[in-house]
Amino acid sequence: MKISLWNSRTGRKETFTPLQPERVRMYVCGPTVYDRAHIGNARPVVVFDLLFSLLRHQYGQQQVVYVRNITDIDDKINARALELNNSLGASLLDTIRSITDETIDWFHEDMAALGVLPPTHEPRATDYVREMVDMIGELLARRHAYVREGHVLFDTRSYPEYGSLARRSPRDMRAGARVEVAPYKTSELDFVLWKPSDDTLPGWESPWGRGRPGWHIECSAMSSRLLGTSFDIHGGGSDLLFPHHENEAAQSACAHPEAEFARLWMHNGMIRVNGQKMSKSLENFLTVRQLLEQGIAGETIRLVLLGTHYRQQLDWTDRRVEEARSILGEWRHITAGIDESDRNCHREVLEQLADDLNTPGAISVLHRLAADGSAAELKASAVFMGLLGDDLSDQLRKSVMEVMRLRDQARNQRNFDLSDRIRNQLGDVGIIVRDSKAGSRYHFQPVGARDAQMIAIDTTLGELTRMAKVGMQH
RNA sequence: GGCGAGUUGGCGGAAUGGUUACGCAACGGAUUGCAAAUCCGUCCUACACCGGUUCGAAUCCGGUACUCGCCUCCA
Repeated sequence: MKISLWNSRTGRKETFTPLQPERVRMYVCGPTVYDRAHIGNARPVVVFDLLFSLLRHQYGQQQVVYVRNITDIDDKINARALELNNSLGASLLDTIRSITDETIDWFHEDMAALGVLPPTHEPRATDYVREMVDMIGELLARRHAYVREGHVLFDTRSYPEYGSLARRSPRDMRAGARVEVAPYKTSELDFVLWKPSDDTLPGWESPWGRGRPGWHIECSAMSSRLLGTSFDIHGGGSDLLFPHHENEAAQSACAHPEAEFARLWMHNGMIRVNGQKMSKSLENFLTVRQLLEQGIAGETIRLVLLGTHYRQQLDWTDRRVEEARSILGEWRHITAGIDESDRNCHREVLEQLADDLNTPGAISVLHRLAADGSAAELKASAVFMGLLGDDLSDQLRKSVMEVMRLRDQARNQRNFDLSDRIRNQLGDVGIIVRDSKAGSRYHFQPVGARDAQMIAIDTTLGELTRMAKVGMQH
């Protein structure tokens, strides 16, 4: 199967061919860990998770190396640590470590709820400072960087290709720049590779004094260490194209002139909320955790994210969430009790995904499988896309069957008051019961965070069993 | 100001020259202990606007309007 992907560097859809036939290498910019992940952070994670699955399907489970970094050196993290430290009195680095450790745990929890698989490597910037220092040294030696007032800056004028990734010329960019230019920069486009840290900030020793790396060098150092100086795909949000990715590409090209760095660049579109840009001031910043706590299932969030092509801007609305929930409910109903383990993802679904990750197209194939009653194929394909994965444990399933049996008795006795209460309460915790002449059936539908739902189901089943037994005696 | 993306039925959203995609919602009817589902029907021949190419255009070309993103260490 041919895989085509849109390359933002060339502005064209290209047939994907890995540099090494048996080893596909992908790097995606991961989160800066200072707060809960919002749906904008989640989008690239979900999109490239799906691409990861597709590539592994095509090239082999062990043949794809996927690196998604964690930025744990950042001034926002420092600011939060300083704030906390004033009340705790702990050492700054310890505080930073505990903040970032906790935030990383949150991130993993939230992404797992969205059905995201772990990447092959998840490097933390703090573990690669040595590599960054080496790379900065290399750039200085090759005269692509200069030292000024304790800072090391990349000299954009030393690299004529600067701007080629984002396809814009340095001259045009100056016209409307809103940036206040630091006085030590030779050119306003130059950017920091290393900056000095005072005693209130985390720092590492370097030939240029105690300091910390700039953001862009983090990704360059981690990717070249884990993937090599040339690799296949580099992904991230479209807002990173300039300056972050442009700078990464420039640094890497100048430090390793023999290599080509990333061959294919992919950028996902931004998320808006009810037609507005997400921002703290508008109070429309939606975190994955908030949505889960509102009872929106992870797979519902995932389906909303995949319902729009990844390059397109996506407007997050309650209506779309409701639509996704409704679709998943139907698919859950169709696939209840179906064992799909001997099936693979449907060929046409794969073909849609292979066409620059056409997820809306793939979803429409899923709809057709649902309409045709191909339950096992629907489930296998949905699972491939990270949907319909979670199910009840065998133990809970048994308890549900017992309650369903008691409810049948109640219905046979025309005790509709009792049977309706059971149906409603089960429905509240995500066990959806439908009655027909052929008998009653149920299906499981995830609601919010899985752990909380499982506890709620367990409790409700216990209550209903007691209630049914008592109710039946009268 | 520069660069880029986009504008498809009530909503979401595919489809790069030639069959009413598809989904969700809403409304009416059938069915049902009730709910949901199901079935039939309706909104539904939709593609921002103007012009061109073509036997034929949502799709190609030219222009216009509008929306959005980036040019700030934002996913």
